Amino acid sequence: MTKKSTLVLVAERAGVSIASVSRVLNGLPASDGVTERVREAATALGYVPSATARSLKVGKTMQIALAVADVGNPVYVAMMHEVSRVVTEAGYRLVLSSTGSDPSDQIDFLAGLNRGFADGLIMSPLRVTDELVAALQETRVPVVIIGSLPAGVEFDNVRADSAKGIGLAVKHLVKAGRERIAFINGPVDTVPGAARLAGYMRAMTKHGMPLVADMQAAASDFTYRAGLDAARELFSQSTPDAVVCANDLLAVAAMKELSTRGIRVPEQVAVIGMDDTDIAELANPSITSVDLGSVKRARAAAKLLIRRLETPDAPVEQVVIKPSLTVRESTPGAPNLTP
Amino acid sequence: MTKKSTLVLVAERAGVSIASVSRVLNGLPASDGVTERVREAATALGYVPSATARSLKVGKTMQIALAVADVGNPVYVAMMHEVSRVVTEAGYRLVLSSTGSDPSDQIDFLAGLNRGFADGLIMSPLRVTDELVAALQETRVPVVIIGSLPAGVEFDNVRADSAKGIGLAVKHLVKAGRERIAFINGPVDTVPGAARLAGYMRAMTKHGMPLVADMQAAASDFTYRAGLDAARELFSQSTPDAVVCANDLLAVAAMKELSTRGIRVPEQVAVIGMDDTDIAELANPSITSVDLGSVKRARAAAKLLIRRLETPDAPVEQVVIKPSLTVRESTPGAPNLTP
DNA sequence: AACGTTCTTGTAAACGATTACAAAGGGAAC
DNA sequence: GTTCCCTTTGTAATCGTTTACAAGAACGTT
Repeated sequence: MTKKSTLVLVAERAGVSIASVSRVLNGLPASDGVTERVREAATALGYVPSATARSLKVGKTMQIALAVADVGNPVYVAMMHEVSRVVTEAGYRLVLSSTGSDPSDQIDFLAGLNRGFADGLIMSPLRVTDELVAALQETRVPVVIIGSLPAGVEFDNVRADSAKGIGLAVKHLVKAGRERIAFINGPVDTVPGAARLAGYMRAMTKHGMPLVADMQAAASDFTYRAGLDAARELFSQSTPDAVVCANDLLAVAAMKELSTRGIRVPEQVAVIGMDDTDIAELANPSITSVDLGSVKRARAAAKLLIRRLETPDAPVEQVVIKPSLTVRESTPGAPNLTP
Repeated sequence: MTKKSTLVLVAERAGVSIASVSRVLNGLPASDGVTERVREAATALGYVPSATARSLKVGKTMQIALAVADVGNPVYVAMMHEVSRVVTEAGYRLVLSSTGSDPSDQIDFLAGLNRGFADGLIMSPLRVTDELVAALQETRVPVVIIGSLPAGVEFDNVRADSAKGIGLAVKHLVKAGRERIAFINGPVDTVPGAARLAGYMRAMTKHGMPLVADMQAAASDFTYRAGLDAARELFSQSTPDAVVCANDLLAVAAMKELSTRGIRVPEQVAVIGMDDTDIAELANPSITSVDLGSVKRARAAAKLLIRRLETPDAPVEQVVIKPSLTVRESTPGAPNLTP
């Protein structure tokens, strides 16, 4: 390990003042002689400026915090990855907080944010409580929210149109002639859960299909395990010819349950997932999935935050990402590779 | 957004010196009167100490950096999650760097580390070059490496015994009466790739099975896509009755290719993955996988680093995590749920 | 030669905390 | 009442930068 070395050391060795060193190293004008001596001294001493000291003085940490609810879900991983890419490119570091889905954890985290360890925050809350909103308002640094917010709450915000997304899924199934389209949702008290249920109902109604309770199940969580239970419940009470799932993990679970029951996908039951994550492609058969633009959302959120840091009083911006459908093997009318 | 407030403001309001404020807030002894007035003032002003200023003074950032090579691989996600849990509990924040697998990225990152934005680093390099080792030696903060290191390089280190892990897999297959055990590896020029190949060869020899080139394939990457190519190559040149994969993603790819060829798993070909990640369980049939203790490794690495931060000159420690086998549906002799 | 510009450079004051040190206050012991 | 000791509090230095300001140097203009 090399010794630490400070501006003072460099200044002494170069025989100039620390101000000159700072100027040279920051590219401010200086005479050739001084520039050269400082450069030489700096490299000779292996000088690296202290991030902390700089942060204290200039009031920026060059760090951006990302708070995600559920690291087990591949869609968050994909988002995280993209956020990481964008902020790194802009010269920021990424501080990750995998707060549980528990809102109180998230609130604690927000309180910590006020210590100023990051210049801004990107957050994708699963559940939005009043307390969370209040804590967000109290925050000293800019926040960008990924996901929908209660009406009247104004933050830079980027969200998916999951209702329209489900519309795409249902339309695709209707076109393929499916008539009994079921829905496996996640918890309805979450923001995406509520939105996706609403979307399902709207889409079914639009296509003149009945809304029956037997054709709907809600998993207790957006996880594979919970999805298995929900699928078991659904298929034991009704016989759909297609099932839309609020999530790719739930879709994998549905396919597993169908396989256990000896029901063939997509011939007997078509399956559609949401988020279009890696596992939709990994699954066998691969899963047709609604792409809610998670990567685009992540990218937009990161850019929004960086813009806000650069121009603090730009008007609040709300971005909506359009969904699209990635057709794979789990629905008919697709490249079906099964022999 | 609340206004920022500093020690000075609190001190003024409480009618005491900033030293007293600091002491009260840090729980150092103070008279009841002062304590109370400071408390009152602090909450009234919504005072939150500045992380940056504190860091500068005490020389600790309370941040730990984690550099992972490949965020696309679920095993790294699992590790990241566990590291996050441990460091958060110990009061540290996690700074994430998803440096590509490119060593030069990682070296840049190490150079940045010397600015002192984190108190320590956990790194799991896929490839260990001389330059990387050199850069690691130059680092001003403690580093813990997850994965094997060249002989003679001394860092706190935690690694899996993947040779023994492959041994478990082969043994399991031999017991089940399989005689033609193939191997799909990742790139051999990576640390895990090399170790796993060595383990396969050792295990095969130990069980008196021939090592034939036809029964081995190396994917260009530890990814699903690369795995598909490798599996295609393997199964077009030989007819194993079992295949060990260096990775769960590669195992999923192998199963996909087998399914495309109409070969039944596990009846005709048994499949074993490694890392025992979520997708081993999600796959259908679920995949028997060698648990290389990724979560344990992550936990051990985090604890090792925290210990090092607390006792800087403790002796270097090298932890090896024992592998185990999680038997699922992709191998016989397992709870086989297929009807 | 005196003056005004412009360019370089150094001095010193921040940023917001922690903490060594000293001073003051309050008992207890004699 | 004096001495000694312990507790409480304030003063001021410090961490390593950036940067406002001022001083000095260099140079052209008249």
